[in-house]
Amino acid sequence: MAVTIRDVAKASGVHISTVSRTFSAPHLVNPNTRSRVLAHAEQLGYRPNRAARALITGRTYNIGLIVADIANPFFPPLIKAAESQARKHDHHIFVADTNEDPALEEEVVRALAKQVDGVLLCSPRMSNTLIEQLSREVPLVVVNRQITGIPAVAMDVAGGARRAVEHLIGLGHRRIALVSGPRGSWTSREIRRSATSTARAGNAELTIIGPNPPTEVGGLTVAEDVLRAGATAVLAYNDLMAIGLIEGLLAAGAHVPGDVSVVGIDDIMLSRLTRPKLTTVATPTAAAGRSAVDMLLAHGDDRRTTAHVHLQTELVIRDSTGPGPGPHSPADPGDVIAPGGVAS
Amino acid sequence: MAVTIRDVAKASGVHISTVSRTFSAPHLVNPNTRSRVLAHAEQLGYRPNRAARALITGRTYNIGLIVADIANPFFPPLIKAAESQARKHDHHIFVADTNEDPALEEEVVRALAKQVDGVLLCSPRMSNTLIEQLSREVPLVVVNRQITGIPAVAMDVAGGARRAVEHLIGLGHRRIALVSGPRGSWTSREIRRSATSTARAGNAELTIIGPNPPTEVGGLTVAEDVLRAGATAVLAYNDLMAIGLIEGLLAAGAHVPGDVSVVGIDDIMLSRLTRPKLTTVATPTAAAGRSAVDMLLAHGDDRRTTAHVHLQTELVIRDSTGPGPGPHSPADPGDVIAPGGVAS
DNA sequence: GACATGAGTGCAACCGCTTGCATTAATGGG
DNA sequence: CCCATTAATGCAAGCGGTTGCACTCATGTC
Repeated sequence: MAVTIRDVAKASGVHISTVSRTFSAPHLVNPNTRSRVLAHAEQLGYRPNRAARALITGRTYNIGLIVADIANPFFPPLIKAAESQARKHDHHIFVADTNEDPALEEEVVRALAKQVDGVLLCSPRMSNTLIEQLSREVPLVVVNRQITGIPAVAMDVAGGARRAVEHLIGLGHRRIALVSGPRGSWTSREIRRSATSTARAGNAELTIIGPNPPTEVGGLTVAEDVLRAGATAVLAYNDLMAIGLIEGLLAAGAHVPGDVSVVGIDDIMLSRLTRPKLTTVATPTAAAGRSAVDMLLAHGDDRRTTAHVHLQTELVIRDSTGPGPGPHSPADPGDVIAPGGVAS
Repeated sequence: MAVTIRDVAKASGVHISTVSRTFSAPHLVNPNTRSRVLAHAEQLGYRPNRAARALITGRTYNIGLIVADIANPFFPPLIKAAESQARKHDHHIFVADTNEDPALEEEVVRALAKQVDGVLLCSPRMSNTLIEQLSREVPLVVVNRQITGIPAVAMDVAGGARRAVEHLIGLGHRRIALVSGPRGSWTSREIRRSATSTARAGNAELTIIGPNPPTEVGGLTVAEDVLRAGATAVLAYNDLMAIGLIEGLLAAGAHVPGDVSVVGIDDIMLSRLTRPKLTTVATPTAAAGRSAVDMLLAHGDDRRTTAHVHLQTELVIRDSTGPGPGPHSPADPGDVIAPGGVAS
């Protein structure tokens, strides 16, 4: 049915190997022959069959991209950037959604392994051990994770979380809640680690709530817990949860940022558009997608280039954070200035 | 390197064809042999190479999914649903982003053609003729387009646009603007057609603004045009534009829905979260993704099943639409009731 | 003029797997 | 007990390419 290398060979009166070389090693064929072959190929609409080629070369020109949830607004910009970068290098990209399920991640990597040159594991939920094992079966680049010996693109969420907590403490908040993300998330652990030490250094109390599903609903449902904990400020695992949380807080009668300040992480497009506009830690997702693809493609050539790329994050202050009840906050109208009013 | 059918054959002491049949035609092999082969395969970690298999069977178990812009929030739910449905049938999915570029669409379809069982063209921008031609090279299902002879999943945006315009007219609006989408969009034409006739039937004036890029910025930049046209209500090609438009209107000092009512189309997640919450025509994107995959896979078997699936849409009334200046609207406090106040 | 050289091409094996056909052994009918 | 069936397996060709090797001719060199 489809036109093959043989058809082109017949049409141009050369052996199939010459046609093959015309495409994959042009310098080996006489310019005249080459142009004749190309003309016939063009005219017949010939396109090399990549799968067949891969069978012998081992290069598929495909990349697997595995994410926890396509519909989570964090991922689309990453996928878009990765796809674009991949195509720049003439690669196509498989996308798989694992629904936050570690077992599914493993299964998908294995299923894809044979037909890709490598796999991008974005925010994986599986164990390090398993990832290391898989990386022996297929070249792997992990995004949002750090594992020795495995090429990785990591965003500095720890630094972001630190700045977020410092921001909150600077506003006078002393009781802060951390709404953490899903089990198995490296990012979530980083955030917790960083937020914990920053809070301690700033003499603030940090209540950890979680793990939670990293969705709007996940945020919405912990609103009560946040209030019960008496927190006046919250750092959420991601923007989606922060937005859900704000909804939940409003529903419970708490004002944002009047009663509770909320900071998210990711700076998804949404966050500029909600009311109040979300204060958040911006992560360079598109850059992460591009870098990950670059690493994977570079990695293919010289083995053991297990570089780790680190990308900066940035705290974007908008309208969901405001002064807390601490010593630096303006006194409530009805309040009496307490004697010796300077707390430690 | 990787374990092949030969390794399994050697280990189990049978010919490779028996191993092959164990996986692709189990009923042809003796149960004892089969279980022995399976055991060895399992132990060696054997996985059939799909590309090699495809070479001879012609079935790749891959699907191509082509969208105009992954980052447009309309698409992720569709992609997610399609991917999930595809995997249910043991298929993997290639995702390609064409950046609204018709030429790129063609190129990508051709590039993918050989390694997929079919392609889902979502909201294509190319011409019908070209699509028909491509559908001769690879099985195609189009989403958001109708072409005779080509299987399609179409959402009833025309009906949605009609209900949206009727809603606006019912609120008393008589000068309505239609902010249309990108050139080449079937959806955009459907909306225009439907909105035009509905407006005419309702004695309202419809100003068409566009074509425009279907993005937030696309909406933002037409805010001025909308005001200049003197419209008190707008139907936008999609939610993203509607949201951008609202931003633009607010920036220009116009209140929504006080001065101008805005209706979007799609009901992306965002639309529930902005202020004001967007009135919009909800389109069943996930269902579309699922159906498209189903059609593609069904289509493979019996040729010429060029069914067209139609999916209903629904007008969701939220806070971005309000009474217009028409006869049914409450009089402005400062207004004098005009004599003979009933306009036609 | 003999010979090494290298450019250009053909030949054939092979990548991992499927499948039509041949072969063999076991089964049942007459 | 012989023969026709049938079940199970092996054999080998082939899917669409790539690639090491051998071969054929100009060339250039001495």
